[in-house]
Amino acid sequence: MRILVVEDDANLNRQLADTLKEAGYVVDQAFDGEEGHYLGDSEPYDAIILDIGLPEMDGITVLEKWRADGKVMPVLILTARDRWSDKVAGIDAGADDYVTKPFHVEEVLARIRALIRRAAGHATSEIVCGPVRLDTKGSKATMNGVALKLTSHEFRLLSYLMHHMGQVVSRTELVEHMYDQDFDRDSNTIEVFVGRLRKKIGNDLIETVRGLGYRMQAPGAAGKDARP
Amino acid sequence: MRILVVEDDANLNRQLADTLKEAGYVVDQAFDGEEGHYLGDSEPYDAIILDIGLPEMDGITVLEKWRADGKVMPVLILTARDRWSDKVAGIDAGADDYVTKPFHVEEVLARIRALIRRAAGHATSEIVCGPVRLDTKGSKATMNGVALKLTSHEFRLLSYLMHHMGQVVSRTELVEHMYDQDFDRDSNTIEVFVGRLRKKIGNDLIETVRGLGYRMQAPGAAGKDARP
DNA sequence: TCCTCGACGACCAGAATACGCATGGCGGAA
DNA sequence: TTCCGCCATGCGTATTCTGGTCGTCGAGGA
Repeated sequence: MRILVVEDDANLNRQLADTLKEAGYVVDQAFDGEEGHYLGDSEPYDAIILDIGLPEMDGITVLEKWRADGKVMPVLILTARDRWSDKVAGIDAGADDYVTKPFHVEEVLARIRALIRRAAGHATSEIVCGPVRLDTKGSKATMNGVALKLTSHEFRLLSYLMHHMGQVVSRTELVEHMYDQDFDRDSNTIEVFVGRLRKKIGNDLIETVRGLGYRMQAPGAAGKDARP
Repeated sequence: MRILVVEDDANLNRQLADTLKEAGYVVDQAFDGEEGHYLGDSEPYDAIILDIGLPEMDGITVLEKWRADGKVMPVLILTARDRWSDKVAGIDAGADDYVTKPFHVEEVLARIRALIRRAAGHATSEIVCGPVRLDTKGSKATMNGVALKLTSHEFRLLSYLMHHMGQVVSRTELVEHMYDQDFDRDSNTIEVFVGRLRKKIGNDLIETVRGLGYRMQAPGAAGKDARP
């Protein structure tokens, strides 16, 4: 999961980025509206944290531009506590959520988790796929109740696949969400990680769709109709 | 749009309900956790406003029960400002949003609007043609409920045909959409793939219009000829 | 009305290719 | 040092393309 933090306060920005990285996210940072807008426009983020008061370009403007361009990624805005009109403006501009400053970092984390899982269509913080259970809250995964020992990349891969369960996820999509900018696309890293992950959770859960990518699904879930 | 308000403070409950009704929503009210849970479980609401501090059954518990039952409607929780841990717990329990008391009613309204609009975006993208069902998001196709095993070209072909259901699609059109650039037009690959696809989904669905191309249509929908 | 001819599409099967996977080695970070 | 992540290579196989042949449709003439 790849996240962009747009915040001009260098300290706060770093603090957020560190916390997010610690929680297993890939984080890009921007320190003014211009830069933030450019990055958000050109890179595929799973969520964006956006401060309202920014130099160069106001946060609301940045957000409006994204939405006008058809970008739909979840955006969490940061506002000052006493400016509740900002919140309404932000929400009407297309923000998915907000947090008022000063805030607890855990709260931002919880909201980011919620936004991401909501964007994927999941209601709760646990995603289950057959015997595998992903705890987005604790960044842990278990299989049949026992904890899986995964490296950070393996976990990111599993996490992205489970957040997009049932969908075919292309190799490039995976690369873009597991790494920050510029990564050599001409390598078979993803295949290697898929191989290792399969070795740990079994071959049945991750199906490879030749020419398209990978799809995660519970083995018995064939023919599951969207509307029973 | 139908909304449930679960709030034990009778005044606040009425105030919320009135505002919502004024905004054009249909509103049900509950005054304790038990009642709220029952209503939310049995009636199809488009959104729910849920207080955390409730008699009979705690708001978090109510929410967890709904989510455990597979209910996915958007839920907005109300928390006291100083109980930030409640927010985190609520979000992780599956809340889609929260508002801290005391709040401005406009804000609640804006958030409800946002939740409903967001929930509407989760509609599954499915195209149905007779017994065949195409899940564009999951790159999957089923026939009478069982998954079709298609190669990527076959899937692309089926996808294009189903996206233009009822229309005659020319061979060149198909070539242009299934391949990147300059492809040798003097080959019969399309016919081969149509043949293969027919072998998998039956001959009735893809009709060949001699000299023009192919048309996909549900078998029962006959008689709708473009050319008498 | 029926027959014949030309054109178009369906089908088949072998060949070439692209694709995905496993393995082992290397360098860097913990 | 040990683990982790990255890269290069080679292999096996599914998938796709090619070329050919056969069947079918439609139109025009007898």
